[in-house]
Amino acid sequence: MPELPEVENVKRGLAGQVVGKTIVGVDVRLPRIIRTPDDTLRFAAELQNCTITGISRRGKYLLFEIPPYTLVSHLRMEGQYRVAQAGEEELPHTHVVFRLHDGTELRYRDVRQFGTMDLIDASRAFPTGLVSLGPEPFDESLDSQTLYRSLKARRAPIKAVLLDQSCLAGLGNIYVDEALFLSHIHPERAAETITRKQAEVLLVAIRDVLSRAIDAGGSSVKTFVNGYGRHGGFQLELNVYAREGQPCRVCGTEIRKLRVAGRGTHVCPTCQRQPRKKRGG
DNA sequence: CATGGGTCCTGAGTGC
DNA sequence: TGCACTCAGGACCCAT
Repeated sequence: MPELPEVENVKRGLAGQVVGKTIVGVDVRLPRIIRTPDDTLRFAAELQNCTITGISRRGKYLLFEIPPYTLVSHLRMEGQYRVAQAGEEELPHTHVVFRLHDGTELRYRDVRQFGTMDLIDASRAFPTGLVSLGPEPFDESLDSQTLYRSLKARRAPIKAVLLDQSCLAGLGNIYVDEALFLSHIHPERAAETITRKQAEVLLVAIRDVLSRAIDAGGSSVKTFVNGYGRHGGFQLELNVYAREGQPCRVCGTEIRKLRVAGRGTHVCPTCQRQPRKKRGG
């Protein structure tokens, strides 16, 4: 599942392959992927003869700069981009194809069909998820005091709050579990009970795990590949995620899996002390 | 407003 | 072997 490190790697991989190229045609095979505009024929028509001038990332969103538009793309669970020669056989589940002037194609495929694309210009509102996004984890103006105050306002489990993109942008199930492990914080801890010191440790851990994952090319637990179709390597360095039943790399205790905020959640019961149960629990 | 549960979707895994 | 069933989860929608 592409989170910030995976999307960052997709961005870097695609940048060298499609920036500077002009779109000569767009084929939309699965209209549900295109959220904006409603009319997918218009989506294709408006992009025709536009040039991709840059690619950036905000949280888990990929932003293609295609003046006068921005194409906002979210990979959700299993969205993938590939660049191929026109005529080269397509992989299954290819839903959107951008034909480029040099005979290559930018192809979007997505087994689960959860991914979305919004074509935005000055006259259209940005997709809600993008406007309500919290700060980037590596934003220099983000300090632990800001994170502390955000957490203090929420009674939900810390895991649920960290998954909430309006609190902090870019974390998903893998890196939330990993950051909480590194911080010795149990995922069921109510966010409001996190101390200033713990918020400081947590922010360091979030930045540490994300930057190492970016450097390793992201995590390919199931299906992730970057813009060149290559797997990442960070799955080998995970401490808790997808390691149920295996020994903790720090203390040897068996990693356990539980459900928090409706998500599979991995903890070391020794390194991450459980919060005190409520009365009657 | 904050919170939590249901929903979208397909393939992999499980049990009989 | 085959079939029914469960599970995986990011963001959105909706009820409380």
